Amino acid sequence: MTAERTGTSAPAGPPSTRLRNTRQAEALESILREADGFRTAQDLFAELRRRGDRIGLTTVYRHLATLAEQGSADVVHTADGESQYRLCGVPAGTGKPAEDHHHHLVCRQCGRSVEVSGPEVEAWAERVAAAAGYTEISHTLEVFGLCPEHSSTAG
Amino acid sequence: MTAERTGTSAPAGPPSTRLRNTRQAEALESILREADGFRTAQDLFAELRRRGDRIGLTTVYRHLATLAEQGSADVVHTADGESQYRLCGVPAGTGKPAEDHHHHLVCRQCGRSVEVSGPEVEAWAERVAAAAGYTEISHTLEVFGLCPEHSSTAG
DNA sequence: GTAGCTGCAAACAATTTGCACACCG
DNA sequence: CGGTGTGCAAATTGTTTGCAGCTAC
Repeated sequence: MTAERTGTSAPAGPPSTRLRNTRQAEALESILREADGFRTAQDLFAELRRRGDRIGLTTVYRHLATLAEQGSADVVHTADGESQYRLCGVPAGTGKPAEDHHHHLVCRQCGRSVEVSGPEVEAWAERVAAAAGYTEISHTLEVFGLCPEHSSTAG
Repeated sequence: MTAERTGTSAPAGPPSTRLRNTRQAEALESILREADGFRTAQDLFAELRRRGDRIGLTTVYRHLATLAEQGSADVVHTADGESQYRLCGVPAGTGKPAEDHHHHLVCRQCGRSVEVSGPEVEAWAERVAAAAGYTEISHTLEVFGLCPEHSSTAG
């Protein structure tokens, strides 16, 4: 599974995403923090370049993959098949990062997202799976909608 | 670059799978019926060819898109980003196709799937969305696991 | 000084599209 | 005979990989 917890007590240090602390890696994490919601790798890359950061698309993809692999970032796939990333763990690391399985409510317009946890959904998935005799259940749930600011209240 | 969608002139016709009854269309539907679970377009295409049917990849994609568009087929996206298709509605069309929103429990091994409906999940999605002030909610839920035949009960 | 990090460009795979022709009706 | 479904191959697009140089440590 993905519940890898090596450190007992999280030090107040920076996230060891990679062995070396490079400017590119920091720039990427920085922009990921600024982003309110999910962004595509291409989008992140473009914005990084716009900010004047010298970084390559390859590096963006590589860091994104690393972040996702270690659970520091969430990945959702749009209907287009594009991968959208977003920092997931708690940056300040005061307590515990998102160790729990949760999902996201993503705005179709701005990509702004809200983390939501649905224990009942998990339970439901387990139940229907068990009813069908399926084991080793995993699920992907993505909720899309329009955030308050982009909701067209006036018809 | 940007996703420019120019094809907006879609003739609003009746829910016909295809205008003409061609051998290729029948072959595709036939193999879709045989398939117990979700299959990728490439896979479907390969099997069609294996059976001796003369059909092009393009045609497979086109029919799959049509079927999905009219709701006769379901589409799920694997983590790889590949699109998997499966006949969803009632083939003979005697009653009514799956007009209701439902999800699938797909086997990781054989792709065999079971249709499941989770009214509570729908309700949950609506609720958390409303709580966050989101509107026009839509969601994608895919449950993966191992079917009874592929479950490794004996460790 | 080394080794991991970076980045350009080519490789890659899935999917779409243009265009000419065959086939359905 | 007409229109459109078909199919090949090229174009597109998002992502990965090879390799040579740079940089952090």
